Amino acid sequence: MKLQEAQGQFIQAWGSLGSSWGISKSMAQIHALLLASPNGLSTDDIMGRTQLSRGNVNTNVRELINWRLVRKKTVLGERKEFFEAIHDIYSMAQHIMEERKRREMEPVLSLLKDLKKTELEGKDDEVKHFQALIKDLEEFVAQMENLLNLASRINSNSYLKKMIKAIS
Amino acid sequence: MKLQEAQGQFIQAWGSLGSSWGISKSMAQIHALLLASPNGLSTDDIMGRTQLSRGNVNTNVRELINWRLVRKKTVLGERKEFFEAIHDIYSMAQHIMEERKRREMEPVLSLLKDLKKTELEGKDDEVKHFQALIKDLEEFVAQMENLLNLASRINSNSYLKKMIKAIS
DNA sequence: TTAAACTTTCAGAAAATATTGAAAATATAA
DNA sequence: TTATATTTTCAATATTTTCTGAAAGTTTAA
Repeated sequence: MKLQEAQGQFIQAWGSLGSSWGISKSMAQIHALLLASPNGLSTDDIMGRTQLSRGNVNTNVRELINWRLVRKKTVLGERKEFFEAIHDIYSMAQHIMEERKRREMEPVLSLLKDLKKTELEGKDDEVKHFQALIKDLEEFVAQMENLLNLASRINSNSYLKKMIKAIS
Repeated sequence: MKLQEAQGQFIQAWGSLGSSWGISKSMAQIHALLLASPNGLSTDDIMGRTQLSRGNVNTNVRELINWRLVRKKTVLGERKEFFEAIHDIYSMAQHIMEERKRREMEPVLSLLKDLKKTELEGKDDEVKHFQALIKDLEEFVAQMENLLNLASRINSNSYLKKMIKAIS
């Protein structure tokens, strides 16, 4: 199989995975293409390989930069900008998790915190149940944050890696 | 604050969290309502509290049942069906992770496996780079699966809970 | 049976989201 | 400067996803 064809399959698959995780298909495809490219690509390169419009590529590349998954790269003697993915999968994952935590978890956490300190009027058992739910969710989120911290440190620590395997 | 109002806020917030995680807003809202309700609700109860149509409620409740987040419940002397959420947050999370793994990760994993065993034609360094990417991703996914196994066993094991906190 | 209560389905409508492409803005070289 | 290359913006459009509601289907009670 030609390399290009294999990359194409990967790009498509990554794109559809992206959409089911709430990331736009284009953004995921561009990310996949850059992951698969060792050397940084220009906007036109990306347009050529993904068949997306200039505007779309521009917007999504900048979004990838916001997420810290991609970096601008200047090439000596070239006027164009080139873009290169962060190729280390663990730091990639860490950036994704941090960004989602910031964008999505924090609003929910702050609601939970507010609800927890509010006095509620209603049937006693229903109020109790609701308060228990809030408390359980907060605790769960805290626990998951510990786990994510752990996850982000796995790569640089092969002892951790082994330990997790052992207790899993 | 009235209990109903607090529940309403929770339902809305959960709904919007849901949509950014690739779950339909209605499904997430219904789930939130059932989590907040100690006693199981009928289709009409859910319609009343969420202002969603009968068809929408029916479809999404059945989807929640597929995900094993909700159970049917019959009440003595009542013809209607009632629906009750699984209230244990850790088993809830486990079901969500399993379902997503099955639906989304598996197709990608099987592509990665295929690509790994394919002979690729192309520039040597580009082929090498792509193969390294595939390998890294596979290894990463395996590592995350270990971590998820760990996560799903945290609740019933407070020793694990403490250990993770300690090493995080 | 029949009728009423309840559940399911699904075509079309609506809403949400993503994408295009051309014009405007900006940067660089000559 | 001026011309040219490159990037950015955003209104219009297209696509995808979700939701509605009424009709069809099913179950239960009498």
